Amino acid sequence: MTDRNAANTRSRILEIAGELFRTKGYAGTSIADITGRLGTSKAALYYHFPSKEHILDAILGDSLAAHARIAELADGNATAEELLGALVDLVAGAGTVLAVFGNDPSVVAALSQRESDYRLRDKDSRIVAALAGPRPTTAARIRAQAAIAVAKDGTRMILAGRDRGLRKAERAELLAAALRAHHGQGGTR
Amino acid sequence: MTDRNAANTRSRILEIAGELFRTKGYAGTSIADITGRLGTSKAALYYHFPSKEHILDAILGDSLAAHARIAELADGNATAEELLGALVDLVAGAGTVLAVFGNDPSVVAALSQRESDYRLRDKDSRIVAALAGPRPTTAARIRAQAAIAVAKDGTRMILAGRDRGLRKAERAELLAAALRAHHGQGGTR
DNA sequence: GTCTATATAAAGATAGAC
DNA sequence: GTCTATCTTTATATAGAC
Repeated sequence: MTDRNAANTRSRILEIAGELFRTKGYAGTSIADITGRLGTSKAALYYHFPSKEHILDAILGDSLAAHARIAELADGNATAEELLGALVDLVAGAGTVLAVFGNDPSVVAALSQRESDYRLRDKDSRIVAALAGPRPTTAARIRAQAAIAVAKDGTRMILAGRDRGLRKAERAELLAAALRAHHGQGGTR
Repeated sequence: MTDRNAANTRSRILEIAGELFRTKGYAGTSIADITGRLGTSKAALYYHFPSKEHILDAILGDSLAAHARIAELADGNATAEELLGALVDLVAGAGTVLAVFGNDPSVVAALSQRESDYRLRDKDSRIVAALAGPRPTTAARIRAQAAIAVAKDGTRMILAGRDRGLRKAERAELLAAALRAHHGQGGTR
């Protein structure tokens, strides 16, 4: 039983690579690291993926698309509550991989080196702009960043090292905290 | 003029390495990358540091010490305001390097691989515990994480790509946002 | 304190057999 | 679809001259 149908080898690679990228970083993980856990040779892996970067792409694909959708939402007329709720859902859902990997500088460098408009920082700043409003005061910008920090990093921290996703009550609590951070006594938007 | 007194070569290495670690990641940065900017040979760098890991240590030294002090503060009887304010000051001050590098999985892996009690996650959880209180409800834990997210990641985001530190008013705004995130309508602690 | 040259290991990736 | 073997490049690090 040296193999298990093997059509799923590809998905096993993605699973193992994702785990290793998360714990050792993208640049810090070698192909040999992956195949070591996979139990195959390196050549076998290269049958499924043409390069290490293609593995990263396959892992990040859905997340990047979801991230882009949020940025578009920010460009529209969404309220702060809609936007922050969408951010929480992003991190708790399709974007959770990116929320984690987006902190890895070697991932960011790999993405931004390519012509593709994977401009993470750029998309993030559109969200800030939507929350802070046009020509924001310093205080408004800080409150916007604070709210985003709750929605993104707060959610990520809550989910860290867990199997299941966010429960409804947890989502509500996170969103409420983000909204409190966003509205000063004076309130914005 | 092939050299400039050269007693400061060491500090130039730290400066350049810090910049590169930040943008390409620790694992993603090679000694050749560093000496490429430094304008010397690789051997010259190894005169100043015995290994790449020693460079990382030199960069992180102060930050790690500051981080440890915060964890001790959390174990004491500090109020939420004192603790969150200390966190903001940490990220804005001595700990800013760690706040940035602590997101790099290859840095975390390098640190935690060593016996030394650089247990970052562990120290972080002591801060959460201090803010959430003993036997916290789910909601209390989430509010604590949210407040920490503001103090750490919010502050980091505000400082990203900037020279100067936090102004007094900015610090106050961040702390206020963190406290709002922490206190539900009901309040804690 | 910096150099050239090199040792040694590990990286990403491929060739060709099965 | 996976293997062994290997190529090529790059990595960390050292030796020894100046």
